[in-house]
Amino acid sequence: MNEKEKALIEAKANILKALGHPTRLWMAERLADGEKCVCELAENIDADVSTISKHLTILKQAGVVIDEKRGKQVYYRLKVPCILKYMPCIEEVLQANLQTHIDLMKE
Amino acid sequence: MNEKEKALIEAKANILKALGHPTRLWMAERLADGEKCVCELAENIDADVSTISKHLTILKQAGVVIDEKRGKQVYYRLKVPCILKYMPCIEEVLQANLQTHIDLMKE
DNA sequence: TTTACGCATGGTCATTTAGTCAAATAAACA
DNA sequence: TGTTTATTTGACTAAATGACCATGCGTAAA
Repeated sequence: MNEKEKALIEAKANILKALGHPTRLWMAERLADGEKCVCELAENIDADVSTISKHLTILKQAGVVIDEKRGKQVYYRLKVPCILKYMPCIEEVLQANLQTHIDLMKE
Repeated sequence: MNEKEKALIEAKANILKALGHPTRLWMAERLADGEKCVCELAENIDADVSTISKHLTILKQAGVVIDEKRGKQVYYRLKVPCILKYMPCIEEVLQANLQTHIDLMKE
């Protein structure tokens, strides 16, 4: 693996890592139907606003979302919408994992 | 967010998290063209075999890969192949990030 | 021009992660 | 049987992560 390949794989892994946290994944999914301000995203999460804000910063740095300040509020939206197209496959993995458990029980 | 939704989002995030490490993502991509033993996967990675083995355990626990022992060797393969179908979108994010940098330079 | 609001940032702490080395296990071979 | 090979596991350490609280900062309303 040369330097270029290494840099590419690190960049890709970083995006997946950004989505690999329940709070961040949940917020990304929330943004599927349009932009939301931090206060809206914070409504359904049991965590300090500062925590939410830091998670949003991570998503932003990974390039998953972009932000825009309007008045007192900051609005976030998905930068590349296809980011959520993956979820059916993720759910397929969950299904497969479940099946494995069932198979193990049968033995 | 109720308990059920919470559990689901955690399970999904866990899969993304498993792929969110350069070494693990690289190995998963390697497995796209068929199963490989640990020694084959270790060939191109500059890390202790025990480290590789631990990363494979994480991928296995997330349900991304399955393993099978044959003789002295343990072979790993992708459990749900669609897991790599996401990469074009991830690369699209990288492109978009790059474009953002270029735009910033222009200002 | 105070006051209140919405959000980001810095400090701190507990937990998790990723790595290494040494040792254990299990299969194949001499 | 004893040895080598392939892989996993345990002990340990350094670094990263995620959470909270307190504080700062810009904007809008009073």
